[in-house]
Amino acid sequence: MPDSHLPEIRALHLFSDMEEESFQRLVRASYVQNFPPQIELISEGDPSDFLHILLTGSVDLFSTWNDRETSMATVRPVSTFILAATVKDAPYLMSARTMEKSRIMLIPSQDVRDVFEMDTKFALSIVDELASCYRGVIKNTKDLKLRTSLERLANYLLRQQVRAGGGETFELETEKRRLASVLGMTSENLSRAFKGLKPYGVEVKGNKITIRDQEDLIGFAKPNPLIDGRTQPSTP
Amino acid sequence: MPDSHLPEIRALHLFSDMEEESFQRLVRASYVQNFPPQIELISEGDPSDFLHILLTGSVDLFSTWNDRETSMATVRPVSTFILAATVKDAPYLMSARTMEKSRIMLIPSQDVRDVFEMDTKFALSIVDELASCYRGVIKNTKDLKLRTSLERLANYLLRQQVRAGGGETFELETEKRRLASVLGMTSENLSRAFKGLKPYGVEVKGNKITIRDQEDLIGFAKPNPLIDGRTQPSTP
DNA sequence: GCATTCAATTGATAAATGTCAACTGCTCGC
DNA sequence: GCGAGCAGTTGACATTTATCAATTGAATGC
Repeated sequence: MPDSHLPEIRALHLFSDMEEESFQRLVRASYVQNFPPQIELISEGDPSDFLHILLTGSVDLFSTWNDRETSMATVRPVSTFILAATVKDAPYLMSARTMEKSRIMLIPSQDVRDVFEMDTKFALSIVDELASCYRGVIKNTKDLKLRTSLERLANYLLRQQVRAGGGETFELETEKRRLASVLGMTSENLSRAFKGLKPYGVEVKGNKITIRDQEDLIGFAKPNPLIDGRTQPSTP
Repeated sequence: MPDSHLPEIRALHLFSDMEEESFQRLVRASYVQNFPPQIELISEGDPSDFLHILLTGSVDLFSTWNDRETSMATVRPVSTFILAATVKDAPYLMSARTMEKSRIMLIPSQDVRDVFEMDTKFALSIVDELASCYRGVIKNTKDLKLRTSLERLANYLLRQQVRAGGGETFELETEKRRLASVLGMTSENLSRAFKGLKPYGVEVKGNKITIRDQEDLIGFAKPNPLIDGRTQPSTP
């Protein structure tokens, strides 16, 4: 199923090195679909039938237990998600829902597994991708276990500032309640945490954040490349 | 460097499928070393020069930030650790120290990377291993974000019971303060958490645990295969 | 056997975080 | 323009967790 996003997909580092023939096989087997907002694409526990590639829109990966829910990550275009479940042929550990209208490419997991057994370069890309993802989750665990929620927020803001170009003022690209969940706290606590960062020069107006004194905030947040370092790969 | 542990290493699923020639190359390049207890083998941030394989003893993987420290995992024989850093040729995200006298095999990371580019079966095993590890960390994140410390302890005990053979009484194979750190809490809190599980039939005597009424504890802990499911691979 | 040492426990207290309810303020549709 | 709906905020309070200090208890060395 051809799609105008093909060059972009081919450029993902997961696919950029593979043989053209293998890539074509994946593309032929796949299909592309549009989803409305708030659709649950995947439920944890389901068999992993497809590797998903988000072409446009955004997707929330979340997990539930005992009537509680937590947001694990946000997927943004163009990137793949649930790669690990696909290669293991194991049930999804996370659920996924569209946050907005989204266009998604679905590649049958069996084809992915078949191809990576034949195409060494593809296998190597998968190794690289999985290793990146693993390291990303380890960093997240360190963030959760070693920092208070105030510290997590401070470091999040500094990372976000960089991603947004480094200007004094930038936008959160996430709803605050989702951000709270990602950071492992409640909305109420996040709201108070923003207040708690005011002494360090953080000003909040809607989803616009201004960091008046970056040095000061860094002094509090103590960012560390082994936790906050940029390794934002596509999420498997 | 030949070693009596070679058959065991060969049997690790990371190495079991690879070509004999590739395996021999790794073995020739590697060396085996004994370490006393409490030796820091690896410091986070260091370049990842070697893939480590724990032959005997035990190793604690931990991380630090801002004078705080947390235990991320315990490695037990025979298994590899810090595979992800090795394949990415990136700095270690965790430190490692021996908990007791340990025998460790070290394979130069460069050789691992060279071999996995040539030996497809080895590459596929690495994919499998990394995917397992990734899923393991995701489960851990869900445990941390969705459960209170009392719930984490309850589920830990149930998992441990299974690993120990399923009997009513079994032993913790971890020092309590390390267990506390692994579960993301303080020693004091762990001590009180054990008390908090008494109403559910948990009895503690030193490092011997007895679960009088498993049904009752399960009712409280609500274990879930997507969090507690057995996927204990060697830790990369 | 006894003193030393250190993990583990306990109590008292403080800090962090969650819960519940009420309220604010904005957006969106009519 | 107005009101419904909803994310976000605030306050009061409860719960969870950490901290600090003191004590217990078990293992170890001499």
